[in-house]
Amino acid sequence: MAEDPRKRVELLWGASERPSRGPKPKLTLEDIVAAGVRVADEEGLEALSMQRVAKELGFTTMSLYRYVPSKERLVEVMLDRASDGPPVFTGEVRDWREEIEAWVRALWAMYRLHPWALEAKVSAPPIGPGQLAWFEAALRPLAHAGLTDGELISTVMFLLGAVRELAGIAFGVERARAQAGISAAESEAGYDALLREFVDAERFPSLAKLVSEGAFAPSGLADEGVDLDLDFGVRRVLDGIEAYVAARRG
Amino acid sequence: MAEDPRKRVELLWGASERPSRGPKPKLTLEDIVAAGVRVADEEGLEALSMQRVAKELGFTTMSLYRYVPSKERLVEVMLDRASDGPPVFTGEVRDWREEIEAWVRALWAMYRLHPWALEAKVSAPPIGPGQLAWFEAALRPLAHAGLTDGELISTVMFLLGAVRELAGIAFGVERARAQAGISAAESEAGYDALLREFVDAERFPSLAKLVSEGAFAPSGLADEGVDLDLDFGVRRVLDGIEAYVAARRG
DNA sequence: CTAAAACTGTGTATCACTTACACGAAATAG
DNA sequence: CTATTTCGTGTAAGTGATACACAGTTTTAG
Repeated sequence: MAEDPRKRVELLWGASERPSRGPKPKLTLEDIVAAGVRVADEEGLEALSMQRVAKELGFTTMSLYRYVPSKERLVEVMLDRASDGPPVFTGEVRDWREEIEAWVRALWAMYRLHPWALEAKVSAPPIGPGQLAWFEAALRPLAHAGLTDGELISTVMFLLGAVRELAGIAFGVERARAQAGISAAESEAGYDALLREFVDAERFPSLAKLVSEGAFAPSGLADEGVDLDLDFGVRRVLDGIEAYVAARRG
Repeated sequence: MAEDPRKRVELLWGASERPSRGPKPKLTLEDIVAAGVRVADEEGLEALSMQRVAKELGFTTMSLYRYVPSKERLVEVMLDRASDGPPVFTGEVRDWREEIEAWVRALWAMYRLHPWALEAKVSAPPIGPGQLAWFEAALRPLAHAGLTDGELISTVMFLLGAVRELAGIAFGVERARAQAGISAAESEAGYDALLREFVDAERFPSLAKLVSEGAFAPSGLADEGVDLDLDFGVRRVLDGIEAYVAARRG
């Protein structure tokens, strides 16, 4: 029941010594993880089974368990590996706001590449190399904003969370409508219609006002709805940080 | 494959007419959902199976399928019902910032009550009555901030996302350490130690700086770590909105 | 050298779970 | 009344995770 956290970290960081005896392994953890990511990328997390991954590699299901203690653990490593490769900026930070916005866009793009990463639950702070790389990438520019250490950490966590959740909704909707074979505009219209049908002014007065004003009506920007939510939110966070730091200095 | 979105919404809103023929149903959708929520609250989402819910009610597994098309759908309704009951303020909005912060705390509390709600993936905008109630509750105070309709929606989505994700991490960590039987301080110390071991200054310079400065060292506030991240982030968003609105009016 | 020890990939089996299907009982329409 | 519809149930199929023991492989102690 109580999973050894050490083992977990070792798996994530590839820090296990090869035993000296016994036959040479024909697989590696990274082979398995890569195969898993491939399957998940192409067929979704639902299609990911130990048997599916094993077939992908041409081995038996049970062979995987020599490298990975459980499917859950495998997915954990997959998550870390998929999130590897944030944009690496070097040199001086010119415009920290600009770089943070670029970081957000890059994170968004990563989730677009690996949408299954949004289906797996996250229940731990970043501990693997891939996730810490994203942390680092945000920290670099943000360190120029004038925050304390604790505030820096809070901000990064907050941004990581917001991006992930909004990406989850955005790609979820996208997938649903792709499956249903309707356009983005039709999908938005459907949402608008749903709200118009069920949101009554007595129970949901503020919402009803928005609905009646057409705030949920399909815009020309159909495909970018949630994307825009994110941009707006991120900019407000950055504004807020500037105002906060200015006030403290003031 | 292509699930009928209408059926989905009907289930969520309880909008289906009772057929006139046949025996009277001995169960209701809400009975089943309530039993599901009970199980999930006490034993987690993992323990939630159709058989477990059926046993809870004293019926056979298959009887549930007369009321719910699939387990996935059941969880969807459970999610909506669990998130019912946001704080209802009436009368004038006195201090919109204060009310938003109270709303965030209430949302946090709801997730604490139903932590399994954080394990289920969310892949759609709010469509059920419970989730829309939360939307409404945020909208009411926020409408006094001076934002456009679109900006209002973006802000609420952004906040919903951030709270959810940070709650997911916070309660995930909490659960893990409860299982491992260690204190919050020990858990924080473990994280700090992990970072100290693996974060090298070459690969993660900014992070390494924070680590060496003790930014991840256990604080006296141990139990409130992520909670604090959220507070800070939310306040920055609100600051940012004020600054943004002021600048536009400016 | 050789035998024991450690480790590999495999085959088999178990257990838990979702869900399809058909049956007999119950309720209503006409 | 009787035909129809819907209810709860029993049975069974299909999928998936993973425990366990086995046979072959490699290393090392002596």
